[in-house]
Amino acid sequence: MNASQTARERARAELIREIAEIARRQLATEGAAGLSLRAVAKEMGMVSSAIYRYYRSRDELLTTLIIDGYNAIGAAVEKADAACPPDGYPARWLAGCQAVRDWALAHPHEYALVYGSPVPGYRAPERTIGPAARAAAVFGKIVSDAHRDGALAEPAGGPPVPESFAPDAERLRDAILAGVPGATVARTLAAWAGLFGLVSFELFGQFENVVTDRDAFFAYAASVLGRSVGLSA
Amino acid sequence: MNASQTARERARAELIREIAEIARRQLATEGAAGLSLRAVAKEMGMVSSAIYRYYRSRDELLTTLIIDGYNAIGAAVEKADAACPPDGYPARWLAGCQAVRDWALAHPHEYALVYGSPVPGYRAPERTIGPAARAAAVFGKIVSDAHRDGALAEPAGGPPVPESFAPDAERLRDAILAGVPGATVARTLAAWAGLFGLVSFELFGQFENVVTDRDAFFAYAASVLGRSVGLSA
DNA sequence: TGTACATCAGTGAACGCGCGTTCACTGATGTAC
DNA sequence: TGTACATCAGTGAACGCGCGTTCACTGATGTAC
Repeated sequence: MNASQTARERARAELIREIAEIARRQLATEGAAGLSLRAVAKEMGMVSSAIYRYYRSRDELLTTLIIDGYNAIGAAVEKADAACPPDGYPARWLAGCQAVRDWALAHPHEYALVYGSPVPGYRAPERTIGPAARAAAVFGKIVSDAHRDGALAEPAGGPPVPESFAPDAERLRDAILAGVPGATVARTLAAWAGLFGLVSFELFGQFENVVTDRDAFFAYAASVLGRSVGLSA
Repeated sequence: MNASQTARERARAELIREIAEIARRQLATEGAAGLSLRAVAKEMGMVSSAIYRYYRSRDELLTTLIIDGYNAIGAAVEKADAACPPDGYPARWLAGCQAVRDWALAHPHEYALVYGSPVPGYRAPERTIGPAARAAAVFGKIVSDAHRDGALAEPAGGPPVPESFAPDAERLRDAILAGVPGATVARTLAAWAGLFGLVSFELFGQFENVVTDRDAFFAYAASVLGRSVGLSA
């Protein structure tokens, strides 16, 4: 029967989901290195070998978590952006940055898994690339929207963009930064990296005894990043 | 005898150093999570329990490595800065940034240990704070030197520095940014975090399939950071 | 509708591994008189 | 200078733990005729 076949398949899909969810919860408390198939199995009420019906290996489970992490950040940024008036570009930029930070603070270990030091012995497969770009795409859209509407200050007086960056800029324009000039592409990319520097520093303890009011400082620094791209309030 | 006593003590100090060195080499190939006392002992030609004559625990060894890492980065940045003409502030800034990146590319796992995701189960003790500031102090000196000589453009038109940052700015001024105005302190700190965002992104694979000529892009981005602080060539 | 067969989920034992840390011990090196 | 004693370095065995993965297996669920 088709109906019962899908019943089994649905149960299967549900278990695959549930395993990932438990793994994610375990990741949240133990960190990536402490994630073990055996512990997940125990919490599922299964014997450890049963997990292999659903994931080929520990690495495959990790890959799932990484992809989910990218998607969760991407969704958070999309949502924050969508909640802004579409022509408030600096506000959209700031909201996007804050969404990244809020998500990171709420899910520190997932953030570390995705943007922190690579997990030893794990090599990310190709299929993590797409989801990785999801959050970036939102920032790209904000910048290119601003540019389209003439709301973007062209970077003037800065250092010259290296010629070797031209093909990269072209690729980024095609993907997420439609129509944006090369210097702005380069600055957006640098700001994008800078954003994660801020978040990582805060999360990984480098602001300990340095920055007290981190909400306020982050908002300031994120605005500075927006300005460096050409978005000024 | 005093001479023979110091002989033993010197042998001891030497072994403490040698253990740390082997551990560092192991860290370099395996990563922090793969660092094990047993493996270090084996490479030392000792039995695993003998390590405990020299380090109270694995965590203490880790702490040593972290402190050494901070000091190594600090020394690299100091050296790069010292090699520049003292009044070439943007060049000094760029050289400092490049020293951080070069060191990180040469010692990726040590960099990850120090600036990456925290090692699970490890809590950094207070005595890592001093060495952590060493590299930062160089950048602080570059900025405050430039300010003293009137070579620093005051940030104008950016977002207002949050009031809550004032005490932090005061503390940073006292420590490493003598005389520098609040907005510049805030921007220096943000640029400092941004620098590590760039390096981490490159090292942790986020620039894969995005940036091709990473040397050139980094130099560009580091200059942009310098400009954001007020250093323009 | 009923039966023979195939597919699948989950079990339980095992393999082989490595880990940090403790502890009682043996020798060697240094110290005090 | 010689001897009794204390300190220290390093050993070897053990504790108790957890890990990923394989494999032959038992039942249950679905499928084909």
